[in-house]
Amino acid sequence: MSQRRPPRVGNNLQRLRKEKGLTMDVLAQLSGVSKAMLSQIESDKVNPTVATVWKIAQGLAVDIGTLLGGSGDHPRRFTVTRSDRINTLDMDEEGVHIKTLSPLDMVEDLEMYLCTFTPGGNLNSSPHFPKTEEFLTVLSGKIRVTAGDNITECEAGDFIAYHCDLPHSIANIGDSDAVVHMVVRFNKRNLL
Amino acid sequence: MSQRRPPRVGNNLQRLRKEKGLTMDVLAQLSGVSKAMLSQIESDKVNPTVATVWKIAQGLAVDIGTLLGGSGDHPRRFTVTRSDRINTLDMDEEGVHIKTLSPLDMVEDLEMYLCTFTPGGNLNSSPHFPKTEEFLTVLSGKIRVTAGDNITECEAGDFIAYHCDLPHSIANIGDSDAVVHMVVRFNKRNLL
DNA sequence: CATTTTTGTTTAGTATAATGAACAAAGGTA
DNA sequence: TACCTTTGTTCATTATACTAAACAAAAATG
Repeated sequence: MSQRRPPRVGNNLQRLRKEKGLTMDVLAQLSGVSKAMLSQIESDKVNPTVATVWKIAQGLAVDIGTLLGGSGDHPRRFTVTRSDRINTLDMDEEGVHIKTLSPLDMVEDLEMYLCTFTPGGNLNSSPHFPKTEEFLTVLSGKIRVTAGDNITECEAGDFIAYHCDLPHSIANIGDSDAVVHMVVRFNKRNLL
Repeated sequence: MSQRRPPRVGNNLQRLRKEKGLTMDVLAQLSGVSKAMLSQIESDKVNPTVATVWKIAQGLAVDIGTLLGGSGDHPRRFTVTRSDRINTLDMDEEGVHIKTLSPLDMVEDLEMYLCTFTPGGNLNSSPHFPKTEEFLTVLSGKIRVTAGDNITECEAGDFIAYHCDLPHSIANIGDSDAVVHMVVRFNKRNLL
């Protein structure tokens, strides 16, 4: 999501530059940005252009978001969600039980589920936002995964990864319960 | 990782603005950037300042990286890794078997493992890079998770999330095998 | 110590980002 | 048609990002 205050490139730049043991002079050569500019940016005396920041990022061999977004310090998390406190969504008609492992507010672009399919159970999903990916680990049973034109049948221990901005579905094609661990990774850009 | 060419903000801006059904005038009010500037940026006639781009991102209620990085189209993936092709790492002395579900080159900042702990098995990890997080789903058995000062004991069905830029460990404290699904989410900034 | 080298800051000049206002072009309504 | 409204572009001016060169302050070398 979008940050609260305008990015302070200065601190990030200095940190990254020091981390890589670069002097302003060599970074100036590497990036094509004048040493003077680097100095002024690090001391937040100017309001650099995106082109300039991009060139610096190239010189540092980092993503441009690293220079802009990185806040330096961050809070640390340690949360436990007990089995009996985990939200369960029962879709009896489809023969699917979904446990939402990760609270929605936990990570902005990651969600995790534990899905149990009764024999014949089927989970159909509409297309998600562009670039969204799903990662499945089959824990038990036998399933068929469909995503767009692709289709595959998998058993316990198999791992499937696919982009899911097309209609996709998971079906239990065995004669016992199938359990699947599912990770959905959204693209931040599309969360509003 | 870092892009090849300097960001063309123009296309992204126009796309996002149209998507939200905004006119240049109202976006100018929302963002505090003049309508004229918006026009010039959209037609790539200028080289905007990060402060300006940030204000526009605020007005659009999107992340600044969305305006800069977004490439629009993307390739779609559908890969299956069969159980017998999955790499297994045996650490017999610690009593841990790790199956690397996600090939390393698959997602730049996500890794997934299936870990089996024999009774007494223990997995100690050095601190990862800042902001790295781990998400555990206990599939069977009873484990103790330690991260920095935090410690907890969990059983099948529980879910644990924690930042792991401090030393951390997972130990099987039950008398049967424990199986844990682990998701590690790195921070792009630190991948080089 | 004096002297050179290395690293970062400040200054002066130029290129250009950003603005408000005027302008143009396309609908909408009578 | 004429007339207004809405949306985007162009113009003239101001503010400032960016550069090269001069400067300062250490650190290294003799």
